[in-house]
Formats: sequence, structure tokens, C-alpha cells
Amino acid sequence: MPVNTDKTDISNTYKRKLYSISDLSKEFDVTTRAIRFYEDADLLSPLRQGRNRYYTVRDRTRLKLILRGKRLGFSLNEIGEMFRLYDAEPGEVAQLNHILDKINEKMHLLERQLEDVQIVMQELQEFRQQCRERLEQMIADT
Amino acid sequence: MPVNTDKTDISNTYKRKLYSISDLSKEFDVTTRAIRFYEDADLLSPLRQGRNRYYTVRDRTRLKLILRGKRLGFSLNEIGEMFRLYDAEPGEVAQLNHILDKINEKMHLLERQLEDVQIVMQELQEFRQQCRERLEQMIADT
DNA sequence: ATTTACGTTTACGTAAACGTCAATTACTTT
DNA sequence: AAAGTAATTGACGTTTACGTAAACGTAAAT
Repeated sequence: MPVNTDKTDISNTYKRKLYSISDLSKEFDVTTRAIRFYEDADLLSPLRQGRNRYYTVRDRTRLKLILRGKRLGFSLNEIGEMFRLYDAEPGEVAQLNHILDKINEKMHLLERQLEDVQIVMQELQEFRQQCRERLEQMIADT
Repeated sequence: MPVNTDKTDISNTYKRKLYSISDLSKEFDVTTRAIRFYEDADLLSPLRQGRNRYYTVRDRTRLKLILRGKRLGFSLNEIGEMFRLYDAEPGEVAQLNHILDKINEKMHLLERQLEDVQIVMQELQEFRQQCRERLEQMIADT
């Protein structure tokens, strides 16, 4: 589904691996407005052919990560922070330790979230069970 | 820490089980403004002694659920919907089936979220591992 | 008697994350 | 050549979830 007409500079340079904004919009079921907004927030940086945007595989991956982050309740800022950690050139020991601290911080958040999800799932299962029993009862009473 | 002076009508009726707004605020580390906001959104309905609010054990539990829901990225509206499902008097079979459908819907969301959390945790672990190895290397190079 | 602490209502402000136009450009299909 | 389709850049609007400030009430402590 990648855009490719093989006559543009861009698609020769990047070899059949470019997506238009609507390609991504359709694939991930997100509006083009949102995609441009993520660019505004420095989460994406598509190539330009004139005024048009062309997204590389890396952009596509990033978009996937953005949407996953959002499903987990992370703000775009937090997602951006994680991207910057990933991309950082770890020049010094201090820098690396700082990144490690940040990673551990996020891990703790996710551990708590894992707990929360499991708790709510269990509560829902119990509630579902009660509903089913009540339903059985009502049917039996017919 | 519950408010109780044993001379008010309210605390006699509800037997030592009332919390002031600041009790809850402190316990759950949330502002009083937020707590009043949740009331505005029909998620809490504290008792009133004159103009003052007094929260029962049920309110406290609800607040805990609200905050957990928020950590999972649910909107206050979605949280309210779940409360209404819980509180609904299931009069008819159709009604019960509707509730069951809603529960299953939420369960699917949570299953996806569980996946997402696990994926991100694993990615973070790998990234952390890389950072550690790089750190080892830098120290060895000293 | 007055300060302090805690609570209230009312109302306006704000940041995040887009939605929704409107006006324009560019390509391609008829 | 005209019309349609997809993209662009503003720019303003909207919803959610509170923050913040003002002005006031009540009760205990000094």
C-alpha cells in the first residue's frame, strides 16, 4: 500500500518504502489531522516532496508507538520524552545513568498499571459471573 | 482518621464511618477541587451536614475506583458508565444481556491494554539491557 | 475577640488533543 | 478544459479535567 510511482526522487532514494498520510490514516484508523498534530509535537518528521508529506518505515513505527502509548494513557509529551531517550546519543556515563533512571521510572508506572488492569479484569469477571447467575435464575423462573 | 465528634446526627446514623473531604484528599493524594469535580460529574454523592460534605465508606471506595480508572486512561464518563452498570437494577433479561455486552466490551479493552503493557515493558527491558551493556563498556574503557 | 484552619460556592482560566471549517494547490480522470 | 480527488496551511472551536482566585461561613485555638 506504500505510495510509489518510481519517478520521484524521494521514492528512488528510499526504495519503495514510503507512505502517504492517508495510507497511515487508513492503516491505523487515525485522522490526518491527528497525524499532522503529532508532527507539530515533534513526534514525527516525514520527508517532504514539495508540500506533501511522505512517511518512512521509521515514521510508521513511531506512529504505532504513539498510538500504543496513548492507549496506555500516556500524554504526547511523555511519549516524546521516551522517544528522546531512545534517540539520545549516550555520550557520558552520567547521561546513561539518567536514561536508566528514567527507564526504571517508566517501568514502575507500568508495573502499577499491570496491577490495575489485573484488578479491574478480575472485578469485571466477578461481576459478569453474578450477572450470569442472575440471568440463569430469571430464566429458570419462567 | 475519619471525622467523628459523636454529636452530629450524621455520625450517629453512619456510625464512625465518615470522612471529610480533606481526609480523602490526603489519603489518596488528590485535591479537594478534584473530589468536588467528581461529585459534579455524578461519580460521588457525599452526605451533607449543612453545607459540608461527609463521605461514607462507599464514597471512599468509589474514589479509589475513580483513581484506578483514571490511571488506566478511562475518562470520567467511562468510569461513570461502569458505575451505572454496577448500580443498575437488572429488571429484565434484555437489560441484563445489555450489561453483559458492556462488560465484555470493557474486558476486550482491558485485554488489549494488558498486551500493550506487556509489550512496552518488554521493550523497556531490552532497552535497559542495552544501556547497561553500554555502561559496562564505558567503564571497562577507562 | 481575633487569628487559624478548614470548608463552601461561583466563576473564570488553562493545557492537551484534536475537530472543523475555509481557502488554496496539484494531479488525474473524464 | 472541466471536474473530481487528495493534499496543504492557517485559524478558530471544542471537550475534558481540573487549577486558581475571590469572597464568604463556621468552629476551635490563642
